Amino acid sequence: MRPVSSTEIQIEETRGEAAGRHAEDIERVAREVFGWDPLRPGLTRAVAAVLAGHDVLGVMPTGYGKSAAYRVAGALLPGTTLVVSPLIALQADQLAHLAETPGARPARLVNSTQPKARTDEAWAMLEQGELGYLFLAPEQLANDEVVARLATASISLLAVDEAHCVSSWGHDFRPDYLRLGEIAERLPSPPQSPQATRPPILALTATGSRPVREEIVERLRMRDPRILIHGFDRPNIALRVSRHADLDQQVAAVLDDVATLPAPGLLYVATRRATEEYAEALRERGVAADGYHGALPAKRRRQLSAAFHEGEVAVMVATSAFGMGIDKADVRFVVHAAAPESVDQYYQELGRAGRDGEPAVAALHYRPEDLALRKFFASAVPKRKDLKALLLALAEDPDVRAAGKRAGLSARRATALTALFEEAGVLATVDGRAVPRQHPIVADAAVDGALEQAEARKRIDESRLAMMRSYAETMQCRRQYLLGYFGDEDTDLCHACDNCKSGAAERYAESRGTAGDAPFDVDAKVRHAEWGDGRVMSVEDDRITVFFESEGYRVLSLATVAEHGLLAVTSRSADRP
DNA sequence: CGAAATCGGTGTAGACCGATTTCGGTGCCCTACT
Repeated sequence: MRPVSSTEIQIEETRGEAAGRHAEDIERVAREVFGWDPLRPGLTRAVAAVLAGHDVLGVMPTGYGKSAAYRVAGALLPGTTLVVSPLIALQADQLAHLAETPGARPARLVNSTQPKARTDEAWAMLEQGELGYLFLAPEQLANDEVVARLATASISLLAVDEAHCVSSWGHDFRPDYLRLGEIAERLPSPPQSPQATRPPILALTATGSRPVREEIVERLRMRDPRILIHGFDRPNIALRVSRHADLDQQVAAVLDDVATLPAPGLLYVATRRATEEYAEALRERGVAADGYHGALPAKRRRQLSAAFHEGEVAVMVATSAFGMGIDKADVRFVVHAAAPESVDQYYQELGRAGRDGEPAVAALHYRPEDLALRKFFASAVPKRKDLKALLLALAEDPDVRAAGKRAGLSARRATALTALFEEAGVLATVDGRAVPRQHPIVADAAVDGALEQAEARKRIDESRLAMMRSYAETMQCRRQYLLGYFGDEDTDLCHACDNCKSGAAERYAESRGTAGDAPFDVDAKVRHAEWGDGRVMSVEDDRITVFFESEGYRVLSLATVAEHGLLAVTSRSADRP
């Protein structure tokens, strides 16, 4: 048994590059241009690896200052750094920071909301080689004209900020995220290393369970990437879960909890309506609360964000729309009025508490019925007739969007469905066009293949939901559970969560013993006769959790596994990512 | 899937109850209309 801690991965993955020949330049630019002294070690390593020409996936929590990685890299590289970021508001913030930094190279945005003259100026500067940074959303890159402009420019680096969006949004909500890997390959050779076929990719995210990391690497088509993982443990956040039998009791408990906890804090709810209802109920109790969700006008959203940052709003009641880009260190609690869709999402949201290192609380109010809404939101399986119509249209015109239009599908839908055919191995996308990978393509079989991919995606979503339920219901130390979910098997009891305080965690640990002689290593690749290939996520005394590529998370009893020989180890190595 | 909203029956006033239907999150882009 060789427990793999995130610290160990970090050292393993970066050996030989940390003190590379660029370290001195990196530290100097960070200090002299941006005033960071010293730059955090994970960031220095990330930039060093990028400068050495590697693709890099940086998994670092909110507040670690991930954006410093591409800012410093962009300052040291000759051409333009392309920054793909999901929200225009975030891009505008980044641009403002760069503009306030006297020694930083010029930065511009390209998007649909700014005046055309601004966009024209950005393109002109790019062509003249005057641009240090260009920010855009992935939807821009889905536009062939944009890619054509970039193809003739001098691009040194493709930075993908909030890279978990590839996995969490790509499949249904914003399918252009799924195209980033293919589009990256259409970018020109970078000026610093003309022998490379495309610029290096620097992907950054705060969500880092192994399946998410693997999906990012695969979808972005990253090549031999360096994986840097930092700062997952948040010992100052006390974790607790309250289980409720009915809705009235749940609502009352949430209100009591939030009204009693020291502000400022965040209350995450599942629906827009609930933001209003909880905010109103809290105001009646004298709490300066307000509601935030994605359907509010942009201006109102900006006002609310600012009011929360400045402390005028003590408690923000929000859907998941409130999150990325929150830069407030003294959030004292993150309370969830209902369970979110996955442990990944939950950890990202609770991580917004206590970034100043002072004590903070992450409380989940849970009722099994909460999961019904999340299940409803899980990926839907597309209609057979839409898949077939798209496939037939693609046979006549390989342009995905044009074919989608002929098949009566929106561009977004066509992109998402094409991705399913790609996953099924039916076709590939090259330069924005679908190219057959099977000869001949048998329509019904191809549609079956795509449907199987969609069903697998749905099973995976539901298994992630099951892991969320398991977190809510576990008797284990909650910190151990969460760090285990992210691949760190080797942690002590936190002595701060509800299960530790009640003694349940200790009893749990005693009854389970340790996995010292477990027959499977964490991270080993295994095969199950029915569920196919998977990877070991965690091993306990009597059970094993495996993430199967087409099933998602499955927890198996080690006794049953041994008795029936259910799992064959196919590779013991903890290879990347 | 579950909660909220709406519908329909009861049985004659207003309201109540069960059955049925509707709705639920995240953001980019682009185009037509004020």
